[in-house]
Amino acid sequence: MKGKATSFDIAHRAGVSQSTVSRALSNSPLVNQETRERIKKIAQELNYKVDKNASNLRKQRSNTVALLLFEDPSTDDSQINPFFISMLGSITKACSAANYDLLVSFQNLADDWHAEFEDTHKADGLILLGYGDYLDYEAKINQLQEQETHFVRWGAADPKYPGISVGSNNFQGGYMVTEHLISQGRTRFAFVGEAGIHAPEFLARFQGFTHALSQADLMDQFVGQFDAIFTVEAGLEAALELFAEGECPDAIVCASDLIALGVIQAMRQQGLRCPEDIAVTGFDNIPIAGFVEPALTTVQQDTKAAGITLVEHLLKHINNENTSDTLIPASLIIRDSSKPLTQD
Amino acid sequence: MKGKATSFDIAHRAGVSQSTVSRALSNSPLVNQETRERIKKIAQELNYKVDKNASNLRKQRSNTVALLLFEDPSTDDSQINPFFISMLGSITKACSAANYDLLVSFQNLADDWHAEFEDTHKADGLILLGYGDYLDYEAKINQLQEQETHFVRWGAADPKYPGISVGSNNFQGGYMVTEHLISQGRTRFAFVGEAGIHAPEFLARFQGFTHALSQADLMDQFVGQFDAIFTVEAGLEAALELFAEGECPDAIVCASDLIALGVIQAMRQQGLRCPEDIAVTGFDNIPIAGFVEPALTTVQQDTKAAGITLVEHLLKHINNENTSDTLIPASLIIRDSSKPLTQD
DNA sequence: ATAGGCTTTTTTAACGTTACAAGATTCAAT
DNA sequence: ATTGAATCTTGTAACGTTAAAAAAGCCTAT
Repeated sequence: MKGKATSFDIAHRAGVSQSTVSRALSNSPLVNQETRERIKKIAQELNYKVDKNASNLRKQRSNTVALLLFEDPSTDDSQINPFFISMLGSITKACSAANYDLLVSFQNLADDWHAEFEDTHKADGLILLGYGDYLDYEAKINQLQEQETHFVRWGAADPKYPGISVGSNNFQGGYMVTEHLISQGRTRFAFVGEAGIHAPEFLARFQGFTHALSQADLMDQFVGQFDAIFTVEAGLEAALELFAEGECPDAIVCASDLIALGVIQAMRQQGLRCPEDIAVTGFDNIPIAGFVEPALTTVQQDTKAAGITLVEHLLKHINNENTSDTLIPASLIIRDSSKPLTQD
Repeated sequence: MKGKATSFDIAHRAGVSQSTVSRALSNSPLVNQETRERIKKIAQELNYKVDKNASNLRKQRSNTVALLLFEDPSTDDSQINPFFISMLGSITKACSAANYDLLVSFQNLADDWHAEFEDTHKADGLILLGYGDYLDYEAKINQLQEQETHFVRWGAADPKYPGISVGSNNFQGGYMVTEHLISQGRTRFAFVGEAGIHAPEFLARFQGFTHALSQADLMDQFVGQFDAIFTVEAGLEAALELFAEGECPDAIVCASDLIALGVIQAMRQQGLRCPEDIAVTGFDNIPIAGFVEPALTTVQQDTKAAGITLVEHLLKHINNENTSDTLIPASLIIRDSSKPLTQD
């Protein structure tokens, strides 16, 4: 047997027509049980596999989903946001559970990804996974919608963008961790993390934070919000700035774990202890969070549910079923960095 | 215009045959410059994209590479080895630079991945990216080879497995970091990390380590090698075991950064300072390595070169050009955890 | 026996491309 | 004018599958 076996080869050996083979292998009820088994046996012997290109071409379906990762262009390969990775893992698994293949592509602004995948029939739909805002991509997202491309977007629902979105409930996460700190006796809060239009996730966390503060009547002791993007360096610098301003909080809520690590680093430089002097919390529960000193209290996004939901919604969309925007609840991981305030 | 435009639609509008359209768009020299331009213009107007399924079927080429990630089944999504992520990023980029798409799949033993991709013509070749040994997959790798599937394997060359391999020079990395510690005045070494058949990368690092020690005539002061898989917990436990044995080293070379973080954690529990009492080094340069206390001296694998090389070799293999196994040099990142021994 | 209704199979026609052989056209050289 | 080459274009045949229509068997009820 040279080359790969085709359905004709099987048909020939089984003494039936090629289309019977096709139907037998796709478990159509229109084929006799006995012949189906005979055909399947021969198919296995010949190590036959359906040619996806031919099949997809005929069916006009690829059973493939394309995952488009929008990364911050400034970061290098080793700096990919750990949260993305986790999402990548769960999306992969959700796809394979649904019997879909996954095409992965890191995108940047320049590419014409908005057409590349579904238009060429390489994929039946797209998952857009980006961090921060999608402002730069607004035009292209609109174009996707116009072209009737099937896609879901990771992030909070936003009237600015068309299409379905799935995201973590960052507001609730921010609220929850702040409430926890309040219950531990903290009263003078600061927030570190950019909280503007370019970082909608961080903004929602910040809004949850302030909501908890005002509910507890602690807004008058609010020290302030300090910008920081999602890196350790940024957290460190923002914290130094905070300390330079003089007014010292007893709790710092950070918009991400990496920022929190930077803040703790800065505290160490200033001779401040965590959690004795200042409690610090993160967001994301990155792998390292439990092993730093002190172990970091943080908010965990449910990436497993997120991946499953993204895929589920996309497939529904592909099949023209109705779906709606979804927010996935986050959960609190309590560790040492938020220990109760000691009395001195 | 309903549905997607086909090359026939363009041919019709341009008043030429469909095959001329195909050739015009693929920049064949057999088509007149003026008609080519006319055709291209119409194609753009109609937002035409070549149907990949039809194209691939005809060409018997998919211009797609499948990346198979073999993960440790015990780890959950958020625990994916950071090194893999980095590789994933660089492989994605290398693929897109070569104009190939990338299918990603997390595999485990049960799946019949060995046939799924190339046999179905979804991909032209496979990249096998696993950690540790491939023992469990030996039968399937052999089958790949028999089926004449195109693949490259990440890892050290190993006569046990057929096919091309690309890997980091772990021996050189282990040697280099140990030599550095020796030059800093350290003499009593320990190694933490499993160094057996199931962890060939770690084993090579360990062999580089012992090579450096014996070259410097320090083997008689070698404290010992302590098993640990690639997690923080494992590092912590191994270090506690080490300290329990009594004989205290002044330098601990770890097989990975996560292990090193565990070791430092254990030292802290024992009241030992790093680097004052014991220098500690890692391996991988994970994102956090520069920001822990103390900043970790480590060995960086060149993931960018690795991704490019993997893809390059695979594509050569696909095109029946010759390639050979390749080892990629690693580089030393010197930080605080390996500071010179202070005299007290 | 035979028409009608099952079940099963075959025939035929796409799906949208690319490759190859063959047919036009042009244009310079005889 | 006619040939020959060079340039450009077209028609046709795959690639391997699935889906629908058509046909063939076979059984049962008249």
